[in-house]
Amino acid sequence: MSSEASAAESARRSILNAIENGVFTPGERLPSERSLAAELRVSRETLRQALKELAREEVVTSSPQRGWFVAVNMVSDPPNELQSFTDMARARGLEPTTRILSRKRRAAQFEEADRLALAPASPVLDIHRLRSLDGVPVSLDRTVVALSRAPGLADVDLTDVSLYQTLEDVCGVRVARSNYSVRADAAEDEVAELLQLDPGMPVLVGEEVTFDIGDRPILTGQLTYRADAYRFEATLFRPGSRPPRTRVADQPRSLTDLGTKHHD
Amino acid sequence: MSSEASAAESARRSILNAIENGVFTPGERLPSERSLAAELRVSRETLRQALKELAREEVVTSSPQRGWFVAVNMVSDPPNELQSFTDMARARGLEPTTRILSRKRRAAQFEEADRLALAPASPVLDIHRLRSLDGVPVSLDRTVVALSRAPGLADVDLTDVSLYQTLEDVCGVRVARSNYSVRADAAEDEVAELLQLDPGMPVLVGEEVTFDIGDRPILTGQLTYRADAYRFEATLFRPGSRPPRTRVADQPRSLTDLGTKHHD
DNA sequence: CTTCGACTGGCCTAATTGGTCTATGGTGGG
DNA sequence: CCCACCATAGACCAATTAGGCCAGTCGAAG
Repeated sequence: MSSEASAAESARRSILNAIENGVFTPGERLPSERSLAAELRVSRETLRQALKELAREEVVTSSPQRGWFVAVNMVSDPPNELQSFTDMARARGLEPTTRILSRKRRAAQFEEADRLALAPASPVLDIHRLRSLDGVPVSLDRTVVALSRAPGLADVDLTDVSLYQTLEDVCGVRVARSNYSVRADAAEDEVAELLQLDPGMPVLVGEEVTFDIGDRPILTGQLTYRADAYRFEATLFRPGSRPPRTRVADQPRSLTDLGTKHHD
Repeated sequence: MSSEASAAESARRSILNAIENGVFTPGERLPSERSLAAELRVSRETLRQALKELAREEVVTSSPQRGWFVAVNMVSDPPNELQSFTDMARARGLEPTTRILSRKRRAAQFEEADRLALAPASPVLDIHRLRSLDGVPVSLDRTVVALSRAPGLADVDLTDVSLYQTLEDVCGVRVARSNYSVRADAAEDEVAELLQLDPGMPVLVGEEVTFDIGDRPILTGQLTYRADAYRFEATLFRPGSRPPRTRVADQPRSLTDLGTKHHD
């Protein structure tokens, strides 16, 4: 018995987490109660209870027949932002293009099923993509999506669209966070050719497992970048010194609160 | 018939068997206690004992009023924790050793002073270290510490000790966070020799700027890892990627505002 | 402008669930 | 014989679920 928390409480935590991590931004309307309940795998009444509690905490407000809204006085400033390739490219003024090298539906391999917490041999969608910026090949992506958690994805054309956006719009799955691990490697022959490198040249290999707001793993991927085209950035925290991410109202409001400072 | 085993124990075995044979898949909800008890021909209380035991073994978890679920064995460990080389090595049961290649006090170069928010030519401590695990060279560290913010550091022997720990114990500086950027590169001749690699082989290069709890930059460093000896891990969060159509104006109006909605 | 239909939150009920407790009975060892 | 131990059967509770119905909102079609 590891849960130890009521369904309503854990739903509340999930929503709060999503807000604090920027999945839902201040002022934004939340998904409808019915779809949110489905995403969090909780009944609608329980979800409403969580929302009512969050409303009492002034984290969200409800507008009858319109929806639930994230309060404007929430600050969401995630330390490490997860940005899709498409978004990243556009933000830099570059034109992202994607060539789909292969795309097939198959059974999950053991390790994939393990990482995605799936039953062995569950159906997954295996996508190979070559991504370019302004026509220059930059990264080779291999993505494995759990089809049981992304219904309808198998029927969508994924050329030049954001996978995250598609997951949200088509499958009703909201990406919340991603566990990333990065290492250096030497380019294999096949990879080198696709990235227009000489074999043996260094590449940056990222491996990810991506979770939805209910903390279910949705996809796992392996991204191979040209070393000269990508850097990975993150902020690490010393245990116990994480910055608080809370409401504006919780920040010091009086000057006397700020008075304790050590100068040197 | 029931040979040697208590009712609870045999019920436990039955359930465990079913899970291992894939009758119940990870994350799936088990049948209700009442129907499971009937199926296994034991009383509900006995069934609960079996389930509690399985919960203790983390095979199964309970969610009150919702059901029992097959545990999903996720290793969702790696948040963005800043761990020193020494700590990391010890946690893995490896013996960390450090060879100091050079260590000198000098004036900060322009770029270093910039990164550390120091006055130009402020005194810094420049340390080159070769770090090994169980005798195998793993990483080449070049660290530049602002001496004005780490008083007393110049007089300490840094062989085989944690720099972070020394900063705290000797200088009273508590490390809080670190901005990291990671890229792949090919090993230069000199680096390759120290890391016992062939020139041109891939290495992982990390660049950091580390801050104390007062958000003052303390040190900046460049860490060069053997590709096969190190992975970088982090958790990324998804920011809101909402199209601009939802904004503050779409928020629920206060009651006094409601009357004006048709007048614009 | 009106109409209409899809969708929303608000509210309600009935049924089911795990959590807890008590009474009962059988079994085997002093 | 009694007693300790175990399993059973049942009852009750609060949390949760699944479902339906309503009135209000919104946007597109007319």
